[in-house]
Amino acid sequence: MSIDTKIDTKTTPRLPAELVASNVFLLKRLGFAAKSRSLEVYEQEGLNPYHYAILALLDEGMPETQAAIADALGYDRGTLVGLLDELEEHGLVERKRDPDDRRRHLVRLTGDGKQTLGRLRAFAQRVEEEFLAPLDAEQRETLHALLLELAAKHEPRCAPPS
Amino acid sequence: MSIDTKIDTKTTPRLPAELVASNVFLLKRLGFAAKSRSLEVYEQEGLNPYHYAILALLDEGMPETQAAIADALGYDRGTLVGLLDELEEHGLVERKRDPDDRRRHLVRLTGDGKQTLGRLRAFAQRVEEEFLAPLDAEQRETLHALLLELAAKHEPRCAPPS
DNA sequence: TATTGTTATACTCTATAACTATA
DNA sequence: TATAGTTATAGAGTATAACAATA
Repeated sequence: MSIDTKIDTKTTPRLPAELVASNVFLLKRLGFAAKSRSLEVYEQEGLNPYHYAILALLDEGMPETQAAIADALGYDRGTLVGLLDELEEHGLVERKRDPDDRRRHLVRLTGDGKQTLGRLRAFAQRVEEEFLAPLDAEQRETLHALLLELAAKHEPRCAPPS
Repeated sequence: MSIDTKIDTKTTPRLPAELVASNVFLLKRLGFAAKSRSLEVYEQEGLNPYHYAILALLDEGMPETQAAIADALGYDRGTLVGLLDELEEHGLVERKRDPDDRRRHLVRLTGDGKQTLGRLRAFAQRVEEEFLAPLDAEQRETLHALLLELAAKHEPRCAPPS
């Protein structure tokens, strides 16, 4: 072993090669970094990525029940209550009883909610652009196709509507 | 809107299309799934992926100080204390005072530690194989190259020793 | 005065299970 | 009896800062 390599490894603390060689390890680290960066950005609106996911879901169709929202996004139902409370405080969603089944709440976007969703979409694009900056358009497509294949197995909610 | 599409979206709760279209979103979800699965598997040895990373680092070279370990792996120094306590209780590592600087602890693998590291490597390979099952060897290489490019920016510790 | 390892603290996240009101 | 939403609680995970020993 030469002195040079010794100095290199001393000055630049480096992760073990066997970890860097692992796709699973890199996915964990990058996923964590992505989450952390997303939280930071959405906080400008006093919101977080979970709020964004809820607004995006509501924007896709008709009012949903809380159970349907939780199932679609993979959230715990107890957690969802708090997230909806926050969205309601901001005036971004409304809850009203389902007249057909008074146990249920129907949740829908307000006008303010739709506007805020637009801003959150811009945030999402900014994070996407910033995080994927090292890759060109073709590489991003390749990555997306590979991640989708993995997600089909590990996140069935991502599967296309058969 | 046809009745058929309505039924589809009702029966299969699905994530909003704009989220599924996002690389950042998929990285977050897959990273979380990978972490969760890893924790599950390493628990068979009463350990976790953080322990594995420490053992792998120690196996690469000479004894390291706790600060060097924390910096290399990106762990908080306070957190590392607890992890090393656990490894020491299992008899997998030893701490001894650095005679040159009695503030420091030099940490090194024991024989048992080396053996256990071998088993953890097998676990890691099993998780890798299971998690990446949907991809063939070439796709895994492609994915790895792309993730490495992202990691160079977001996880500098992954960078090759220039 | 600064640094190493340690400890204590508090804050976040998550999971669970009770509780209510309706069915 | 079962379900939708709510609330409370405890557990793990993480970050912060105070602390003792040593430099």
